[in-house]
Amino acid sequence: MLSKACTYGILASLYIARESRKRDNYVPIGQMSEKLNISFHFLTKILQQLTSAGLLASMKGPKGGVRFKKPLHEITLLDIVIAIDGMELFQECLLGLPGCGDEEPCAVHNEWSKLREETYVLFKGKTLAETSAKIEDLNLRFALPKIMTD
Amino acid sequence: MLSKACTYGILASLYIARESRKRDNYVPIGQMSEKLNISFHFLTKILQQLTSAGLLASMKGPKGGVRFKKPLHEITLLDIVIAIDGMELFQECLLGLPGCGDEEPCAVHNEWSKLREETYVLFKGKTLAETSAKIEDLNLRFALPKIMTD
DNA sequence: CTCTATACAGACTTAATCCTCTTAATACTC
DNA sequence: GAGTATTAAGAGGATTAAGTCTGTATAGAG
Ligand code: FES
Ligand code: FES
Repeated sequence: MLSKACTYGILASLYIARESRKRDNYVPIGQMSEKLNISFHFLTKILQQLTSAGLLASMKGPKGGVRFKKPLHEITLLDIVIAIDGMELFQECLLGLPGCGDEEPCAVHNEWSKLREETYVLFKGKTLAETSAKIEDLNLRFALPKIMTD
Repeated sequence: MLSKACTYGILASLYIARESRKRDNYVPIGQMSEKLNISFHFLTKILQQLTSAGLLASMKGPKGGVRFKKPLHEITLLDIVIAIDGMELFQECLLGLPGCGDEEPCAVHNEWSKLREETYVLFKGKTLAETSAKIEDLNLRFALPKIMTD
């Protein structure tokens, strides 16, 4: 469904959102990668995608890190998904046939395009502000488990 | 969403279904791979999965090939998907967190588990008999385009 | 019995994704 | 200005998915 990079990007975004709601600082990637148990270098690359997509602002040096450029209620999970995985997910034929569309549908096009659209709406409806607040209120998890290497 | 092997498996199943409705022969994989423009060897491997899953019966030698063991209205696209890609698709957390379930939900679990279930129902509701008939009636496409190598 | 058409099995290659490492560049602190 | 904490950039390794090839087994046809 989503690439690993994309799920990591979403988890990181939720983390950044949570930190931003506490204090308006740049969030360092090193700290984030420890809390989320995501490889630092990999996470860095993913967040660079969000930066070059214009979603994040980054700052080097001490007290540096990343933060969102727009207010959290104006950014949705869809923005993150599109920045990392692109729009293909919401356009592709379930059976892998080229040129998915109503003109030349496949056997499952009607049903699939509907579900696909609902997935789109699901992501679009999740702002970072709301989602982050919901996580805090209900104490939901959003970090990967620590991997024990013994 | 689905692996390539899985989409090929579905397309091949629809082809076998169509041929079976015409005459009750074994369908040779070579012919199938030409019509669908899928690599013969790759398709062979995929169909072997369906055979060892008990969905297909195969016959070697001239006039050999594969055919479905059960009547077409008793086989659904879900059977194909599960035989090739397994159940993971219908069980995994959208954000990649382990142990998706109502007990320890993530921020999108409610919505996603619903959509996921609908996808399951979509596949489950598509029998080969119906789907194949629909393709014939509406003249829907179900083969990959021929790749020109010039 | 021999020949041919087919599925079966498994090794191998290629390509994509996932992840790591090294070397910059930059901004703050003293 | 020197030192340090951070991101940026890109090379490269590891793992998995996708696809190819070669050979073997088996069933039917003559
Ligand atoms: S053509 Fe297959 S889902 Fe649209
Ligand atoms: S826990 Fe994330 S979708 Fe179920």
